[in-house]
Amino acid sequence: MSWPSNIPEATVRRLSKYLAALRRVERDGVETVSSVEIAKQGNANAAQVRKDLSYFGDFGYRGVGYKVGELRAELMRILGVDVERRAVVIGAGNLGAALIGYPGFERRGFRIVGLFDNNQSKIGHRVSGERVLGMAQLGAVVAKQDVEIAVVAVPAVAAQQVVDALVAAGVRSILNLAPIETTAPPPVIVRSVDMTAELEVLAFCLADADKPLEGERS
Amino acid sequence: MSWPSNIPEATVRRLSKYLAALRRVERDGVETVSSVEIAKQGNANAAQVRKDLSYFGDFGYRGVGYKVGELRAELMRILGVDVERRAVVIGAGNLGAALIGYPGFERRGFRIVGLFDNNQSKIGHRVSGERVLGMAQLGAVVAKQDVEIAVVAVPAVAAQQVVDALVAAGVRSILNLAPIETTAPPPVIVRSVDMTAELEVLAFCLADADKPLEGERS
DNA sequence: CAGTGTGAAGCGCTTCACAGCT
DNA sequence: AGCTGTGAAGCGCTTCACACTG
Repeated sequence: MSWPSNIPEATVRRLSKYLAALRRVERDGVETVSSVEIAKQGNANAAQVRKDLSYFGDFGYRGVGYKVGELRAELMRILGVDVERRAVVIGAGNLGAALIGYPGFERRGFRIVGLFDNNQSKIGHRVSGERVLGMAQLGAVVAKQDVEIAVVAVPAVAAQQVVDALVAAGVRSILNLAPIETTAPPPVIVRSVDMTAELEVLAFCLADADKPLEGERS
Repeated sequence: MSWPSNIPEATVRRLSKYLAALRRVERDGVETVSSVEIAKQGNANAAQVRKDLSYFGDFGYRGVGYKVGELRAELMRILGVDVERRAVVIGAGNLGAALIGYPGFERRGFRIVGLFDNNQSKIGHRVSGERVLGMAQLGAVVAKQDVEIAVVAVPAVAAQQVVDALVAAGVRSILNLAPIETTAPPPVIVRSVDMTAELEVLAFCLADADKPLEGERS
């Protein structure tokens, strides 16, 4: 019910991986897994799987392993995806449309209950089947539908003001997909995924491999 | 030209942040910045900015700071975005369309030279203005256009086989957006961005806040 | 035995604090 | 005086190794 509050973020991210792996093997009818097998699926280390799980309780059976369905249920509870979480998407551009059209969110317990944009030419129209609402209606939707999560899919220049609006509307956690750092006052949580940054990390690895060979380039 | 090969990944990701910050202040006409100011933009620590940069050389002027244009150019060189990198996108669904339509990639030196899909009803048609090619043409395009990077935007079940095809085609680094772990043999690099996992981390934080209050829920 | 749970050791990133330039 | 560059200390995550259990 409550666990040491110092859970490493890396651990939580791995729990999500373990959960995905468990859903897969459960679909295949497997009933028991060892930490070694879980580790293989997420290319991690078996000792780490056990240590990660041990933060939250003793879920395994010594000499046997873990019961798939049981551990999956525990992980869902720990990750907080055992209850449906309502989410809104801000930004009805290409990325927003992609998010709305992606079935994986609903499948994992995230129900998208609103798509917002501040572009008058989009408001009222449908994008990926979802009616676009104006930002003026954000507060009402968040309150009425008990929205906890928002996904920000707007251009960098608008990102911070959208985050501010979300905080004002009462959203408690935000996933920012704009390529700029945004901040929100506690207890609101903001996590950012910056795909351009990821590409730059890839480019760094390429450059690292190039440089020793320096001198060509047609 | 060459640097200690043990650069922490976290450092590289921050370099990308610093570069973004430098581009912003350069646009505003600022010519000199201190490590403290760079740190503020990426909510990091000034000592860390200096340590990160010091892996690659001495770019600062003691008592003064860093010259914005100069440091931006150095970071572009270090990150390998001083030369144009050709990329392909696999998957012409909503997400692929969003990637093709996103101007931020070109702006940062990533040129998308091909959009691929294996769905016959899509091949030959245009998505976000780009003609969709069949997977059979992947090898030819990669070779002819010297493609180094691929972005995988296909469903989870297809992700690993797409990665395999990319490796066979000669792509050197892959950004996987499918919500499943994929692997490729060295020296090919795969990085994954899993938005459903990020949402689950957010949900964990929400659950963490909920649990102490347990007992309600209408 | 096979496989979990876990204290302790190992290791790498972060932060500090200050010497060294300009 | 101001700010960089950096050894050294601090700290937290990862890995090891083994006691323990069914």
